[in-house]
Amino acid sequence: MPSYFLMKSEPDAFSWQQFEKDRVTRWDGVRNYQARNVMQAMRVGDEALFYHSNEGREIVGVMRVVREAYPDPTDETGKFVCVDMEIGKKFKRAVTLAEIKQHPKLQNLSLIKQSRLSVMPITVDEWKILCKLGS
DNA sequence: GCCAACGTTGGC
DNA sequence: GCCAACGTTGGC
Repeated sequence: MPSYFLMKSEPDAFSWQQFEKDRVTRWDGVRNYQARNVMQAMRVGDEALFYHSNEGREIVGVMRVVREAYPDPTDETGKFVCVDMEIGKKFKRAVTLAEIKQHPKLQNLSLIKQSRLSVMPITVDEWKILCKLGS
């Protein structure tokens, strides 16, 4: 049984469009301990939703862990880690933050409760609901 | 170890 | 562009 996650990226820094060209990306630059701990729990084959923060504010597709946590080469302090993600299916329609906020079963998402957290676990139920909304 | 100052994220 | 929330830093 894979675990499920949600990861944010500002489209200005790294967008789904860019991801479609790269196919696999190093998810680096995370500088938050809580997010780091979440990334360290990720296993190859786990799945994650790709969320566009700031511009868009919507979930645009899914992706999969292809390399587990290793030291982030962009972090000179050596404290933080990154993972490698491979692009998966694009949502047929993006699921907006506004819509998530209105959904009664999605009120416990860290996306809402902890708006600054950029990498978070989600439950299998939340995963299913979000994927359905995106189909 | 406390806490004020400061920096960052991200929604609006 | 503003600002609330929250994480980090550094003086004491």
